[in-house]
Amino acid sequence: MPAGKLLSHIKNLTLLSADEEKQIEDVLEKKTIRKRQFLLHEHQIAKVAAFVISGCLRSYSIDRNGFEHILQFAPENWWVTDMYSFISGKESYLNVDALVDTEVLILSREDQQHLCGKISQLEHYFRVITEKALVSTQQRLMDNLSTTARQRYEKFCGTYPGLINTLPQKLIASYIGITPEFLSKIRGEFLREN
Amino acid sequence: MPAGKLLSHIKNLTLLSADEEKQIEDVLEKKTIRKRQFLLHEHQIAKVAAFVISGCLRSYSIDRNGFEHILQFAPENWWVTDMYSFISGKESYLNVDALVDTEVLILSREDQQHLCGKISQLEHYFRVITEKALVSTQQRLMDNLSTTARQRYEKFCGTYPGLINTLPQKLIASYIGITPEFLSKIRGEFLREN
DNA sequence: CCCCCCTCTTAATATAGTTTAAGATAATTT
DNA sequence: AAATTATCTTAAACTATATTAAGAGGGGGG
Repeated sequence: MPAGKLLSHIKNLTLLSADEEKQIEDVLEKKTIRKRQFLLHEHQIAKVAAFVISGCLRSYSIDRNGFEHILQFAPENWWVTDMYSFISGKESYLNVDALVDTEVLILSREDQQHLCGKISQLEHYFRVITEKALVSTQQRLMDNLSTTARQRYEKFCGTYPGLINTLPQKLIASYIGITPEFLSKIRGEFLREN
Repeated sequence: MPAGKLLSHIKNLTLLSADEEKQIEDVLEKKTIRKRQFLLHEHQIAKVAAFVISGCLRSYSIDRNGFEHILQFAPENWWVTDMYSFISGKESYLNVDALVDTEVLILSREDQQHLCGKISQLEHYFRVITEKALVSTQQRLMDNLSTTARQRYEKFCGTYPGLINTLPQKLIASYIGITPEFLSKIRGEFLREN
C-alpha cells in the first residue's frame, strides 16, 4: 500500500472512513523520479502535485541571468508543485527535480478538486497544510527582509539539521539567497570562531 | 448589512444558501479601526482575522535593530492577521495597524473552525484564498531573491497602481525591503530618465 | 586507472544597498 | 498662522554581498 504514508499524514489532522481512504488511494499514482530527473519544467502547466514518500525533490526558478533560486526542498512527507500554475492553469515559472532517487505519489488538480468536493475532511486537510505552508513562506520572506546572510545560514542549520550535511552547499546557498562563494566565506569565519 | 462585501467575496468562489449566509453573518463583528490604531500587537495571541471593508491595514514585524518590515498591505476585500499565531495559538510576531480609518469584519479562529466544519463551501473558500495568498507570498519571496530593488519598485508600481500615490514612500520602501533613502535615490534616477 | 567535470575554497575587485547627517517639504498640532 | 513633527531628498562614507578568477580536492564514467 504505497499510499499509506500519505493517508497517515492526512489522519494526523482529521479522520477518514475506510471508504474515503479507498477513494483517495484510487486516484493516486505512484512514481519514481531518479536523481536529476524532472517532475516539472518551467513553462509547462503543473497539472499535478507530488507527495514525497522517500528521497528529496526541490523546486526552483531560474532568473534572467541564469541563476537558480530554490523555493523549496521537499523531503519525506512534503508536498511540492508549482502552486501558481497548479491553481491557475497557467505556465509554471518553477522547475521541480530530484536531488536523489525519489518515490512520490502523484495527485492531479482535477482529482484533488473533485475529491475535495466529495470528502470534506480532505478539503480540511488541504486547507490546514496550505495554511502551514503560507506561514513558513511568510516567515522565510520576513527573514530575508530582516536578517543577514549569516543569520539565515545559522537558522537554516537549526531548522534543517538533517539537510545540512547531505545537501551540497551550493544548494543551501541558493536557498538562503546568496552565492556559493559567499556561503563558503561565511562558513570559513564560522569555523575559525570555534 | 455590513457583511455584504464579505458574502459577495465568498460567492465569487462558491455558492451559499440563505441559511448559510445567515450563520456566517451571525459570527461576524463589525469594527472601526482609526488611523494608527492597532488590531494586533506582537506577543499577543491572534485570536481573530480581519476582513477589510474600507480603508487599509498593514501587517509588519520589527527586527532586533528596531526596523519595520511590512509583510502585507490589506486594502478593501483583503484578509489580514498574524497567520502564524492565528493557526498555532502561539505569540504573534507581527503587528497589525491601520494606515487610514478602516472598517473591518472580525472573525475568530474558533468561529472559523466551527463554521468550516458545518459549511463545506466555507472551508472551500478559505482553502482557495489561502492557496492564492501562498502563491503571492512565494512570488514575492522569489522576487526578493532574484531581482534588484529597482525591479521590485517597478513591479510594485505595476501591481499596486492604487497604492503608489496614496502610501508614504517609507512604507513602500519597507515593503520592497530597502531603506527610504535608497528608494528616494531610485526614484530620482527614474524621473531623470523620462 | 585516469581523466574530466563538478564542487569547494580563497582572494582581489566591484557593486548594490546602508548609514549618517543635513537641509528642504509637507503634514499635524496648537 | 505659527510651531512642531514627520517625511522626503541629496550626498559622502561605509558595509554586505556579488563577481571574477584561479587553484585544490573528489567522485563517477569511460
